[in-house]
Amino acid sequence: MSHFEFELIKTCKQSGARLGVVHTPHGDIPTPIYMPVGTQATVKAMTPREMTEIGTKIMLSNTYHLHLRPGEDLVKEAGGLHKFMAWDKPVLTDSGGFQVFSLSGLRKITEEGVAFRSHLDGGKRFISPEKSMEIQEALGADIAMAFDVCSPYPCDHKTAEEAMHRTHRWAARCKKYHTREDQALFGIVQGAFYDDLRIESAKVLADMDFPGYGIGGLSVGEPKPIMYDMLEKIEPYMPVNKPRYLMGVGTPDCLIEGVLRGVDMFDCVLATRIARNGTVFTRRGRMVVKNAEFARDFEPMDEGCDCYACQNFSRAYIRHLFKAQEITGARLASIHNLRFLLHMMEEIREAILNDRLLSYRKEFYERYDMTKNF
RNA sequence: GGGUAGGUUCCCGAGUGGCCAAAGGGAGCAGACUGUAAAUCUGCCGUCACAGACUUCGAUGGUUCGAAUCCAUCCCUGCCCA
Repeated sequence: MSHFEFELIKTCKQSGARLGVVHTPHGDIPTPIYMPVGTQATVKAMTPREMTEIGTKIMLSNTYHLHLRPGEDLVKEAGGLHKFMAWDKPVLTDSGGFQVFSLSGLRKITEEGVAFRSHLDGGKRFISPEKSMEIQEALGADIAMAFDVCSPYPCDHKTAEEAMHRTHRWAARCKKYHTREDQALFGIVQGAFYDDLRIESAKVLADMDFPGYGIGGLSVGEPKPIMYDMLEKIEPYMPVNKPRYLMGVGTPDCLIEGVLRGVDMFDCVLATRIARNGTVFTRRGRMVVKNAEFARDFEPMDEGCDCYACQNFSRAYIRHLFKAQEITGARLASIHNLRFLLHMMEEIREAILNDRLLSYRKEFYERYDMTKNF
């Protein structure tokens, strides 16, 4: 099994964006990349076969959720996460740090770790940096994430600073406790929306020499320009030879803007979530395909898309499936939305290779209706 | 033909004198969704010049300050008996 390694292949002469490859024990990942999210060891509504078919290179899963159910012991007994979910390509597990944020009503943070109430049965749980490492090593993903503290938006400077410092201390504990050689551990930059904190966080973590870095605490409700600004602020302090993973981002425009600001990896639940709720990405902007206006529209969802859904089915048909609550509607929309982002990243890599990412961005915005965005 | 139960806003279905434009559900329409407590959640859902007004609860007429609710007649359904 090959070791984890990031290889920077080139930077776009027009934009400075990075093109690279992440080598992992389960295969190579071209970057920039979009990673579909399979929180509970499955991308909702999708099979691994379909994931491969649409061009997925790496999938996410989640420490907190798999810890609660079915439990990392069971996954380990099954032969590890890859085998359990029948996905032999790379996997990244999030640490549970985001659940500390999103399940804020059910937990209490101390220096030692986070006391949770399980959202499933209300039972008491405790996850520390060490525990997160233990769980993630048992799950056996190719990339594990440090257990961090994600602060909300807005957030006062003092609170953000405390969360950041705790994230740093926890990152050190994660690194110290993490042993699995065939699993890369990424640190996570925090610092909310303060230049000084973000820069400090980037520096501190860079000094800790992780094999890769998450950029956390963004896209938590702040305006996009603020997020872009944070990315620009930290970019000079991020190690050049390490992959940078902007956590939780995923609208079409954010992917482009992120890549232009030096991001190599993205993940986002948006694609699959809105798909299940009847909305799809298109080159012209968001389309709520379940809406009445598409009842007699027999065109594919997105003209020019090469996905199975667009190649075979009309908007009218997919709308019908949604109205009839047929599960295939959610599946086809999921296939499309994931393929849309994966395809877009393929185009972005191609554009970088050809030193024309700025041109690509211009072309994107020319046909993309920003009033139909996210 | 006799008896009996009923006819409520798109559908089902509450409501039996004022707090009723009328519960609840469904359907319909729209919105939200960015490291997934989400096949979820929220809003609208008689009409309009809409903090108000107007028209509705099978039809018509009546009682009453006031009716979807009471009375009379008629029309129409379901069930039972002939």
